[in-house]
Amino acid sequence: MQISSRFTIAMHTLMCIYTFNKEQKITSDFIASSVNVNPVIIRRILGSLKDAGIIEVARGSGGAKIIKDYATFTLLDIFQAVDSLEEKLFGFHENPNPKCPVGRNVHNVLDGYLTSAQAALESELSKTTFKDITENLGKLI
Amino acid sequence: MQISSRFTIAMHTLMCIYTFNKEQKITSDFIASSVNVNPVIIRRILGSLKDAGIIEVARGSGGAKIIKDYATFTLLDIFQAVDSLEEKLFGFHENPNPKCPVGRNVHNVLDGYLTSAQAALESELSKTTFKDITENLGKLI
DNA sequence: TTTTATTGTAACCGTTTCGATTACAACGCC
DNA sequence: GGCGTTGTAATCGAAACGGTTACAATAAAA
Repeated sequence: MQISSRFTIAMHTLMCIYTFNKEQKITSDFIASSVNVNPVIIRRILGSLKDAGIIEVARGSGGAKIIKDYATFTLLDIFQAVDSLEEKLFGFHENPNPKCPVGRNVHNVLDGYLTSAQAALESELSKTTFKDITENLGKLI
Repeated sequence: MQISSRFTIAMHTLMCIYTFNKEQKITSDFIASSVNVNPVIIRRILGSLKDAGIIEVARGSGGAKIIKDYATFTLLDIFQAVDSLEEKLFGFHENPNPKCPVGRNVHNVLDGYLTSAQAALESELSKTTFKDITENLGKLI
């Protein structure tokens, strides 16, 4: 199964805040029109990014700002902020038969490999800071 | 979102075939009782592994066998056999606004990083052959 | 103070995916 | 022919997602 689009929407959201924050107030409606999804989806993601300490959102008056230094947070931080993958990446069948030698040991055999695979993914995501993203974006617009 | 348990069930299935194939005929019912899921789930996974050329399944008489050399297929092969992740790992919002400079470039900016992250995951999975798994399992049972 | 714009959140919907389950035709062996 | 097994269709309930409506809470402007 695919990882939900919340991650790429969050990236798009942060790129919008970065790009337009000097020109205008960045509301959920504004971001929603760039991402092309419902504003409530954006508000939920803004909430997650806020909880992660990456942005702050002005209630009432409106507008979102990035409060973390661009070089100090990575794609992994953003991913973990919006995707409740605190658990494991790989789902596991719940009740292998303990009376079977294989069922009894399937976790012992596999867990290490699954953990390593997830770590490889996360490590790669953590190599890219949001500053890298802004520089990349700057070349294009 | 989590990757479905099909992958770990497929691993468990192959470990069962490897462990018990000299003692008995390995039917979907037998595997199902070790994994503790419905036999139809196992048959569907056996079908995927068969399509991938990893096993063969005897229709009628019953029984599954591994036909690929243990050292020549990896966790990645098994993963790709059962998880229809031929597409991309990361879902993407479908219609970013082309009139917005960010919406117009979000794919250009992100695709490379997402591809690299997925490649890191797949590369790690491809480092472990099924032979490694059998050796690991052999130490435990 | 009233109005206006915005956020935060609850509630509900339709779609999709997953594993569970039933059912049964196709198949191969005894 | 009888039996056990596979392959597969069909259906189900649960869970996750994005979409959407609605509205109280909030802050600033009028």
